[in-house]
Amino acid sequence: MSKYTTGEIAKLCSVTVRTVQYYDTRGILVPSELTEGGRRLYSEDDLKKMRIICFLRELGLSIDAIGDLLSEEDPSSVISLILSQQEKALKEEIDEREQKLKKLNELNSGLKSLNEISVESISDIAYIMTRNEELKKTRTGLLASAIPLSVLQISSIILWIAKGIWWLFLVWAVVAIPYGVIASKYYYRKVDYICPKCHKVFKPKFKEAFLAKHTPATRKLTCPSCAHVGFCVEVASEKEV
Amino acid sequence: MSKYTTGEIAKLCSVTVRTVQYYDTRGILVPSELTEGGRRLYSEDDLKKMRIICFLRELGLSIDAIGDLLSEEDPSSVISLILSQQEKALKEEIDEREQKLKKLNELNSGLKSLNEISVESISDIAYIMTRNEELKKTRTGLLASAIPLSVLQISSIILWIAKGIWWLFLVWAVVAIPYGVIASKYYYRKVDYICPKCHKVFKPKFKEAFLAKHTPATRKLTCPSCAHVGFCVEVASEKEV
DNA sequence: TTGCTCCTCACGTCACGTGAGGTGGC
DNA sequence: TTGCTCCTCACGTCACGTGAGGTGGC
Repeated sequence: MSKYTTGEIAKLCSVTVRTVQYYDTRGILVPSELTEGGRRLYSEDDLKKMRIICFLRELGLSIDAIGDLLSEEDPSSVISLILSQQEKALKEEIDEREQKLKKLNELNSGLKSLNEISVESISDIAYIMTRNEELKKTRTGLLASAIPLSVLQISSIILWIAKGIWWLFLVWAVVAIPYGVIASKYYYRKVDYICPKCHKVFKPKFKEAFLAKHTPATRKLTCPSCAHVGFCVEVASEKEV
Repeated sequence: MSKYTTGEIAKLCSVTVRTVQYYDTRGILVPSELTEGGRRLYSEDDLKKMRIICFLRELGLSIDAIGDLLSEEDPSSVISLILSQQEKALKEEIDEREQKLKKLNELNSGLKSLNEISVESISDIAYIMTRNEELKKTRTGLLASAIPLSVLQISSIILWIAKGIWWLFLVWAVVAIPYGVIASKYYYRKVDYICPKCHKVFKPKFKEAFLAKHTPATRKLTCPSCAHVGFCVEVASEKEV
């Protein structure tokens, strides 16, 4: 029966000598023999056990879990239990990192839309991100409410062209104008803007907001705090006015 | 200007007091004031900074990385660099865990195919898994080599039935029989079996293997080491005989 | 005797958590 | 004065890595 030293076991299992020694102190791979000088000697069975330990470590099992698994006399039930626990843990870790990645990407795309990046702009984006969900809800709600009107508009135009019925278009116009006013006021109440310079959150006058140049997510406004004029990012307002 | 104590900052940012103190010792959030009694006092700006720190920690950034990011005077270039590094790190961590998960699933399905689970059976499966790639290659290679013969077989049958041309089927038979023999011998040389009882890897006699009952991955054989008779899992042999 | 390997402390990693024992501030 | 909060050590977590200083075994 051949015997292996610490270094031989380490090489055969592609780990360091320290790792082999560590597994001894942790009690999961105690050498079956010691020389008079106090050196560890491992048997063929020890090598096999070490190979199992390394394999389980490659699956991410902790030293303690491996210890539990190896010390069990009747392992059939415990093995599948421990493995399914590990499966669950891995899935959770993946999930967690994917959420972080998603947040990171949101932050990145947020920073890209800004023309100057500063540390404060990170907190702006962070603030925008937390309120983003609500803003999306407001926007899709508004879009959904506009669908019947759009249907009316299109069908009235078709009827006018195809059959010469013009009064339905008049009905649409009569309904659409007050709808536009109400929707604008509603949206105005629901959103605030962040000044890109002093990072204050503010609500502009309705008239200024209504007439301002804008992109899908920003609007060119004057900051009431620092008087800076520029494109301000839209966020859901925390409380309605 | 309102001042916050350690506990207030902790509560406002949903962390423990220890965490706030720790960020002080690490130098990323030093309180802007101390009382005569040595208590930390944080300003409004400190609170904002703490909020940024917590947000970056939620993305998984290390304390050091956050320190680098916050101490930079011109952060625009460094911010995107650090964030892209973090993105890469997260992707790698996800990848690593997904590979572990894949291995775990392989192990699980391997264990399910065994009727008795023991610690040794883990090392059997681990061994099978490392050699699995090669076995798959051997099998698909063999299947690919059989395609022309199958085409010949089907077309010869069709011709026989449809046009009464029988000699093509004879050609197929003459070619197919030696092919069968050669393929079996070739496959025999490429695979070994693991005894489910003593876990030895062995190669049975050709005749026994050829005639044995089998499933897609196992074959009922007699172990030459322990004389156990049972279904043995097929693995790619390490070296050909 | 000379290398090489191995041995045991003991400390470092990472971001805190957990007491212990003491104290400021209302 | 009594709670409550805060303070600073100092050690623990996890799986080792990294010297330091000494030594076994060929």
